[in-house]
Amino acid sequence: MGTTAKALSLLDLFTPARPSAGLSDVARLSGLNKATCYRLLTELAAMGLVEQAGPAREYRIGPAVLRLAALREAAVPTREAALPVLTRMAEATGETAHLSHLVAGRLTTRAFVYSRAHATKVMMEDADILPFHATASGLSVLAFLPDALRDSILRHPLAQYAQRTPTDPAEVLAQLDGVRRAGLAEVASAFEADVHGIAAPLFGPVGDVIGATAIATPASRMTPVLHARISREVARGAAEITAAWGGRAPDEVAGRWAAAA
Amino acid sequence: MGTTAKALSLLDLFTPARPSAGLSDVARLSGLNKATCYRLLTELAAMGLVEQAGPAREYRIGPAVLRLAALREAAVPTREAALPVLTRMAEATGETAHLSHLVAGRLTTRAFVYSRAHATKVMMEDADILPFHATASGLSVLAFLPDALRDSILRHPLAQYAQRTPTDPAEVLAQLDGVRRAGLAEVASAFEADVHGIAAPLFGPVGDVIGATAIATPASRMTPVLHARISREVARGAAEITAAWGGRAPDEVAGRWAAAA
DNA sequence: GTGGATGGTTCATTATTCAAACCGTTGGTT
DNA sequence: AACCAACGGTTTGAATAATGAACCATCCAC
Repeated sequence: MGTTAKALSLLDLFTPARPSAGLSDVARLSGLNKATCYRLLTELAAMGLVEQAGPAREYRIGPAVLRLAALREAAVPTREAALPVLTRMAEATGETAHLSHLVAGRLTTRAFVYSRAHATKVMMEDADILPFHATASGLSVLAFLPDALRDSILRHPLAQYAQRTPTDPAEVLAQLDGVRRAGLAEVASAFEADVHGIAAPLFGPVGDVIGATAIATPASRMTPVLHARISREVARGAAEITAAWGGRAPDEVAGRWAAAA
Repeated sequence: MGTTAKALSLLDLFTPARPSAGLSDVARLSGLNKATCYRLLTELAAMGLVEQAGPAREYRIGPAVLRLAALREAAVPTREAALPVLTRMAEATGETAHLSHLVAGRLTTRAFVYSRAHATKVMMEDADILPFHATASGLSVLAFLPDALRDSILRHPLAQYAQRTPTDPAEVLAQLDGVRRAGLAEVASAFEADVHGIAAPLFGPVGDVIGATAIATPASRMTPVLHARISREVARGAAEITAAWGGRAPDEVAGRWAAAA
């Protein structure tokens, strides 16, 4: 791993759950030497990618990323293009629709839309990193990933989040054939207890998987009727977002989605 | 300059006017060796900070910045805090209000709000980098910058953007005393022809200047009455945004602003 | 005041970056 | 069709930078 990759990997330590961290934390979490972290953070700070705040001089993401993100959305309005579709998905089902994006081997929450149909709903957080093995979005991505990438992901230990999280790679792999056939993935109570998710992959220009869209429902509300409606909406939404992003789903998947919708 | 700084400096080559660039462009613009650029870009791409797109394989800002920006706004909602103030400034004056942020020695457009009062208005672009010597925002920042930083900025050649752009550092310096006294800066037809700008600096927790807010007007519309109204609104807006961001203006400036508003 | 944590610094060893040249392709000119 | 220039990408020994273990100084709980 080059120096630049090390520096950038420090940025990935910051999450909604841990928005800031001290020097020693960074060193521990990254596995890098403290002196190295110090220098890398100092350089990142000089460019505004991180900044030090508060009396504890903790590091957090800096303001320079705002400029970069504005540039990115202006050049490639992925979020803007997807939001109307997510909104329709949420409204048609009365549940929470969301979208995640595969970036640098991580599945990142990019957008979500709530429905106001029910007093209870599944809450989401922006910029969260989703586990592949415990979410419907993750499974739908995993199913269409090149073998080498999928293997390298499943080689890492699979964290247990809820009672029904599959922690055995074989157990995960066994589900993927079904996902490939249906173009949809489904998971219940694997990441968050009592949350039921149905997801579909999103594809890039050459049929490569680049993310997923999903609808999340409190498990108690799931019925066969709702299940059918959600499956239909997810298939339709995934087809539309893939198209809006200039992507192209593999013919087999496109056919399944068309049949479902 | 360390390796990390070099890699990150490549990100600054991308602007609204040049959202993507090829390898050779990057090498030329950055002044770095082509092989070095290649390796740096490859590492940046592996982390999703840049990506290659299109048949020409040009590089552009990648999707990873969206996650970082979402994290940043969640932790430090600068934009969200400033927008209501900008909106009021735009409505009270009928002109374009905007906000720029000093990051890593660069003044970056962070937000703007148009008014619908007139058919003509000054248009802005997000993520633009503003020249210090040719904009009211730039002058208001320059006036309150530590001497060393100001000198290092004025040491670079001052580009000519319009007829009345001051290109002599002495000419710029001569204006700064007035800016410091008033807590406001004013510039006409220096960056864009026929645009008149009035700006005020924004301050951080220890009275350090961290940006500026401004109102931009088509020069043809400027009158003494409008000038007075804009000055009042800018002073009030700057005080409010500084406060909302947890900053503290130097006593002298705070006094001037209070008197103006 | 002592122990243990913190942020920050030093310096010989080691790995990376540099510049310049070289491939194979692409797109436009003659 | 032959040519040329520019492109993205890759290779080389010589120059330059990053690295990590140990080391300070400071803070804070006990």
